Amino acid sequence: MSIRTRFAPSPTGFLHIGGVRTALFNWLLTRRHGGQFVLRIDDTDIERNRPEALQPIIEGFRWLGLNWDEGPEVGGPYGPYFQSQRLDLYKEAAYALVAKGHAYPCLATKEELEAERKASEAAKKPYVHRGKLRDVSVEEAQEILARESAAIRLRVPLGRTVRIRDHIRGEVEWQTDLIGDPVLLRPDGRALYNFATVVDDVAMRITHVIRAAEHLSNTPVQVLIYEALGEKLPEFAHVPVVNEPGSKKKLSKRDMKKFVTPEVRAKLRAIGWTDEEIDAKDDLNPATVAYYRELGYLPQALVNYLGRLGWSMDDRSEIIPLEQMIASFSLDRVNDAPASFDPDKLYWLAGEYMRQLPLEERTRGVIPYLVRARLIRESPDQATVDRIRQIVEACGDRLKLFSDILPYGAFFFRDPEYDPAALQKRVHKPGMPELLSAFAEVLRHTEPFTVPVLEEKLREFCERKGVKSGDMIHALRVSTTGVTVGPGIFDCLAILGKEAVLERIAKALAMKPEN
RNA sequence: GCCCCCAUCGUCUAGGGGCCUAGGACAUAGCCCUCUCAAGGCUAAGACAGGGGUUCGAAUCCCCUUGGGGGCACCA
Repeated sequence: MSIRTRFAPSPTGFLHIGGVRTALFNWLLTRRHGGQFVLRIDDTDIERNRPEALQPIIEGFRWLGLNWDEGPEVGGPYGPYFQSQRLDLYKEAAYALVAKGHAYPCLATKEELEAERKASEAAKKPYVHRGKLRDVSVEEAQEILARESAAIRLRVPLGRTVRIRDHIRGEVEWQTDLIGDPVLLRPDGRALYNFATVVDDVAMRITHVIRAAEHLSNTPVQVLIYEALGEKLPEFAHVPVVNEPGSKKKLSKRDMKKFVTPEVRAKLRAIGWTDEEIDAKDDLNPATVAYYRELGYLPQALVNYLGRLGWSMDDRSEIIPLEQMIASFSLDRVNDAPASFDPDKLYWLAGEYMRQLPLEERTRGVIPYLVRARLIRESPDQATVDRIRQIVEACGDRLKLFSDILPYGAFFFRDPEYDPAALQKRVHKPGMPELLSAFAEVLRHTEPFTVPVLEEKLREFCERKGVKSGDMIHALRVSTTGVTVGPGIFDCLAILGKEAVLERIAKALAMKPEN
C-alpha cells in the first residue's frame, strides 16, 4: 500500500513557518516513496473563518513548490477536503459509536464541569472526567440523544495502557485511567478536533500521521477513537516543534506581531512598505512564509533551510537540493529535540541559492522590487531590462535576496542620495576636488567607456599624479553613487555611462561641505 | 498539581560502547585577498546539563536530579 500523508491547516490567513516545516516532512515522505500528499482544510471553526483566508496558504505552498495530490483546487477521490463540508460524516460516525456502545451522551453543563475541575484541583487529584451517563445502555443512550441535545463522549476503556510506536519518539505509553472521556460531538452536532481528525484520517486512508510534537498528548485519545471505530492505526511521527529565534519557546501562531521588531520593520520599509501597511497585514512577520517571499528569498532556500531544521542528511551536508532531499529523506533521521529557527542561517542559504541562479532569472526576480520602489515603470522595455541585467551581474554575490537590488543598485536608477559623512571624508578632503576634476577630464575623453578601459585610465592617472588608486576610487564611488558600498567601481561607471558619471561628479564637487 | 516529551558549541546538527584529545555548518573574532561591500582562503574561540550505575571501556545503555517544552477543554 502506498503512503498517504496529510497536512491540515486552518485557514488563518497566513502560512506559519513551523507548519510548513511539518508539511514539508509529510510531503518529502510521499515524494520519496511515491505516495500521496493530501491537503485538508481544517475550517470547522466557522466563526473565525473567512474564505479568503485560505489563499495565503495555497499561495505559500505553490510558491514553495510543495504540490498536493488531493485537496483544494485539485480535488481527489476522498473529498471533500474541507472539514466544514464533512460535518455530517462526523455526526454519523459519532452516532455509530453510540450504537456500538463506545460512546454515550453527556448532559453536563459547562458550569458543572468547571466545578468538577476545580474540585479535583483543590483535592490535588488529576482531573479525569467520566460522564454520569457513561454506563447507560445503548438503547437508553440513543433515546436520550433523540430527546435532548446532548454532547457525545467517548467511553474510555479503564485500566488499560495505550501504547504507540512513534517513528521519532519511539515507544510512548499512557494509562487510560488518566484520560478523561473526551467529547466527540457538541450538543449542536459540531465535531471536536480529535474526533474529526481521526474520522477524516480514516476516511482519507491516511497511513502516516506526521505532525508537530504538541499533538503527542492528543494521540492516546485518538488511538482510542481509532479502536472504537474498529480501524487500523496509522503510523505516527511527532516532529519536534520549531522554537523562536534565540529562544526555547515554541514559534507561536499567536501574537506574531512581536516578531515585527524594529529591524524587521526597517527591512520592510526599505523595500517600500509603509508602517500602516505593515501593521495592517497579519501575515507579514518572520514567522510566516509570506514574509520571506516578500523580501525576495528564493523558495528553494527556504525549503532547504526548513528541511535541515530538525533533520539531517548526513554529518556535513547543508546545501541539499530538493531532488537530493527527496531521495534521502527518512523519518528516523528527524531529530528528537526542538530546533530554534535561525534567521542568519536562512539568509546565508538564500545567498547560496541565489548565486546558483542563472542571471536571467535573477534579473527577472529583481524587477518587481525596482517597480515597487518606483525606480522603473511596470513592464520595462528591453533596453531597461538589459541594463538591469548588467547591474545584477555587477552585484554578483552581493545579491542574496531579490530585494538586495535596492541597497546595492538603487543609485543606478535615480540621483545619488549622498551620505554626508562619506562625501566629507572621501570627496571634500584636501586635494581631492582638484584630482577629481582632473580625472573627470580624462573620463570626458575616454572611449569606449568600458570596464577594462576605465580601469586602465584610472591606474594610469594615479601613477601620473602619484596618488593611491584606492583614494581615487573611493572618491569616485561616493561622488557617483552617493554611498560607500556597492559593486566594483568600474562596473558602476560603465553602467552609469559617461554622461551620468560626469554630471554626478560635478554635482558632488559642487556640494559644499557643511563647514 | 498530574501526564507526556526533550537535553552535544550561542544556533542547526554528526555521533547509536572503543574510529571522539567530540566532526561539519551558520553566527562571532583575527589574518590574507582587495576599490568599498559581498564572496573567497586560512586561523581562533566555542558543547556532551549534573550525579550515580552497567562495562575492560560511555556523548552513546539504565536510573535519579536539574532544566526546558508540550498537554491536562463542549480550542485547533
